[in-house]
Parts: sequence; structure tokens; C-alpha cells
Amino acid sequence: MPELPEVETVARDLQSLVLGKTIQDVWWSGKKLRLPWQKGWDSDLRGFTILEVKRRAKWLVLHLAKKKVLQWDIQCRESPALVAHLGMTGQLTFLRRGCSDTSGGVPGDHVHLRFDLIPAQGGGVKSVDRHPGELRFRDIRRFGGIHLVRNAHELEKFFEKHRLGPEPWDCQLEQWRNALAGTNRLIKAVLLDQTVISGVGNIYADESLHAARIHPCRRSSTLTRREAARLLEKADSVMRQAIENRGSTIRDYVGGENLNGSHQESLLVYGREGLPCMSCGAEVQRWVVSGRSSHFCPRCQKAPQGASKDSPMGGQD
DNA sequence: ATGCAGTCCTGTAAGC
DNA sequence: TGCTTACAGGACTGCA
Repeated sequence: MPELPEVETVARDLQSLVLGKTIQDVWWSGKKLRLPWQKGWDSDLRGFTILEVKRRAKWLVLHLAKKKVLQWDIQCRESPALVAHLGMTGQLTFLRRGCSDTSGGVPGDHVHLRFDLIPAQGGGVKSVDRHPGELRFRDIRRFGGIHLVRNAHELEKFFEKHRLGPEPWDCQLEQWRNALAGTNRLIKAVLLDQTVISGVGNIYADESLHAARIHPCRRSSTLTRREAARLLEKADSVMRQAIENRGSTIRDYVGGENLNGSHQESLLVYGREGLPCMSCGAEVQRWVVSGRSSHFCPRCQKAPQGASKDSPMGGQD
């Protein structure tokens, strides 16, 4: 499931693969996506060049521009952008023309968008890879999608609507502590709340809590100042490590080069129910907390009073 | 304010 | 072997 480290890997891969390439044609499967593609966008995009690939939380942003007489209008606030979310099974990859489909299963299965790309003619835009090919969006469960924004203003509005909180490394400690102190929600729910801290999904929430030795069922407001600081610090380091390992491939995730990540081999609790904790050897448990499966070590992460597998909330405090 | 169930979606695995 | 069912969960909606 693509979380921040996976999306960052895709962004970095695409940065070297599609930068400076021009959209020659767009194909859409016609299937409904969570983030709906609209008829007409296909033709609108022809002739635009990809100038930059960025990431914000779990979102990818491809900045586009057209060549003007003398210069690229990258500074122009009228430049459009493609905003992509990978949902749970989304893949955004570049496939060189003539190379075979390695996405598995039936070739081209679950592909919803294809952008035919050709290297830019002449200079003006840095370009690393000179091969023509296609940027392809594949999504088995269709929880993701790609959206077109017409200009910088629309892009700002798009993200304002989602009210994304800071990423772990941009999160100010005092702001984080205040956010936790000000709510009685379960800490697991707060970690998954993209408006409080962005980029964390189920896998890295569990890993961060384990690293910080905090039980997912703890009430946010009961965390000590030291625990709150430790959790933020661990969320930061867990995510950085995952980025170094190009993300976790549990099932469907691949980077922009269509390669698997390797961080799944470094996970300490996620997906390890019944196996020994890598830190202390106690058996890793799995409870459903805030509607999400949550893995933790019962010895390293002490459960709050009254919390149990059948009643994670622990009744009233 | 908060939890929670339901919604979308399909491949996989377990159970019968 | 073939069927049904549960499950995975990011983001969102509606309801209690």
C-alpha cells in the first residue's frame, strides 16, 4: 500500500525517467476511478512537457508546461499539473517503447491511463532519459486516480481542500504535542489522520508506534511529553529508512521503474502476527484498532488499562 | 468532537 | 474442484 516512502520512490524514479518528455497522446480506459478522469483532458494535455515531478504527503504532482517562443513557461502560474494518488494498489510507471509489459498477469490488465511520451525536441529542459515510451497508471482496486489542475491556483485549492498536515520531518514538536494533548482519540487514529500528520499509513503507523514503544490503543492525551517526542522522532526515522529501501512491497506496490521495494524485509511488527517480536521475542499481536489491523508487541508496547482485543477502546476511562 | 459502519474495488486465501 | 466468504485499507460520507 503506497504510503509516503513508496510515493517518494515513485517520484524520484519518475524524476529521472519522464522529465523533459512531451505528452504526445493520452489513452483512458473509460473506467471510473476514485479520482475521476474526465473526458476531454486527453486532448487538452497533448503537447505539454513534464517539467517537474514532486510529492506532497501521499500525492504526486507532475508540473507541466508548453514551450513558448523563447522560454519554458515554468514560472507561469497558468501552467497545469497532474495530481496523482495511488490509493491502495495504484502504480505509476514508465515503460520504454518496445519493452515488454512486466506488470504481471494479463499484459495491460488494470491499466487505466497511458501517456505517450517523446523526448523533448531541442534544448531548454533538462532531460535524463532520452527514450520514448509511456507513463502508465495501473490500479487494480481503482482507489486512486489522476486529476488535472489548470493552474497554480487550482493546485493550491486542491490541496487546501485536503487540509494536509505537515510531514513527519516538517512537524514542529510543540505543534505535535499540542495536537496530541488536545484530543482523546486513540494514538493510532491520530497517526493515520492526514490533517494532523501527513504521509503515514497503516504499515508505518504500526512500525512507528513499535519503535516508540507506544501501544496503538493509548489515548493521545495520555502520552507524556517524552513519549510524544519519541513518537514523532520514530515516525521520522522509520519513514526515512523506508525511503532508503525504496518502500515496502507487500503485494502490488512498485516504484516508477516498475521495481519492487525491499523495506518489507525490515518491518518489525507489521504483518508479523504470531511471530516473535524482533526486539524482545514476545509474540506479535494483531488487534483491529480504529477499523484498521494493528500489529504490536505486547511486551514492548504496554496496553492501557482495560484495553483488550475485543474492546480496544478499553471501555470508558 | 469523535467513533464507527458503510462505500468503493478486486485479488487472494481460507473454509466448506 | 468449485463455490462462498472474509479480508486487505486510503479517503470519504453519513449517522449516532
